[in-house]
Amino acid sequence: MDIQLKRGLLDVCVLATIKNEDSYGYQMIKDMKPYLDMSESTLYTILKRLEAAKLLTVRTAEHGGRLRKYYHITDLGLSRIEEFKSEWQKMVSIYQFVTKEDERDEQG
Amino acid sequence: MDIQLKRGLLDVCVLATIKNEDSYGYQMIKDMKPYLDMSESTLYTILKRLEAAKLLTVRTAEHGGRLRKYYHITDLGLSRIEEFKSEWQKMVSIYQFVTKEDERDEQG
DNA sequence: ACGCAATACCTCGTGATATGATGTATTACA
DNA sequence: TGTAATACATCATATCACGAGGTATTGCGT
Repeated sequence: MDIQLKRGLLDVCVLATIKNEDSYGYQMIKDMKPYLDMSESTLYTILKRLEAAKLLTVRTAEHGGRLRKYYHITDLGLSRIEEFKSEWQKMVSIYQFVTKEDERDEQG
Repeated sequence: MDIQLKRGLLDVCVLATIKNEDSYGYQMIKDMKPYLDMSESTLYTILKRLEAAKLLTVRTAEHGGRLRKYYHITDLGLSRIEEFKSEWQKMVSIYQFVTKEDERDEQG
């Protein structure tokens, strides 16, 4: 998928992944894979940024002798998703502008 | 509109603007305005990039004593728009992933 | 004649950010 | 014993949108 197109979805996709249940980096990558392929370095960078912006909080937990950092979405994070939903309408209108056929001699 | 979300649309929106008729920078900004607000520095940067990538060609013409650079979309440019159309499907599926409600106790 | 808006182009520096390369450390399994 | 999987992290690099600022002309009001 085109990198530029991806950019607008990365943050919000990460937030959506933990919307219903807290999760950790390694798992999130697997969950997003069918929709959006994200490298580890990209995800951890994003998680840092979202945490700094208070869109999510983090807690560390041990699991099978291994460290895991569980991320939890905040109210601010949830409202960020809502913002995305309303911006989507603009996206759709731009999509229509881009795919609009020339009216002169097209039929459909 | 969110900058990151915008990024994926800028190039393709510029191409769409000249799809049916050649145009020049100053006019293109006005045409895109209702859909996407783009600054002059952004547009001229993009036009240079699209020309280098052979997605459009340019010809200079005088109009009322003023110089204008008219841009014309190439076949490669048209196929770039077609690419965008197919990538849009992926966008929609990600949108659905992001806006999907928790199935536990929602009714919609 | 003068000033200002509009037209029409351009460059440069900056900040944001996605990603590959690379590193650390543990567990699971063949 | 070694390799894959799990799980985190940093750094350098490349791309790119955009504000600030610049040049030059036309058009219009006063």
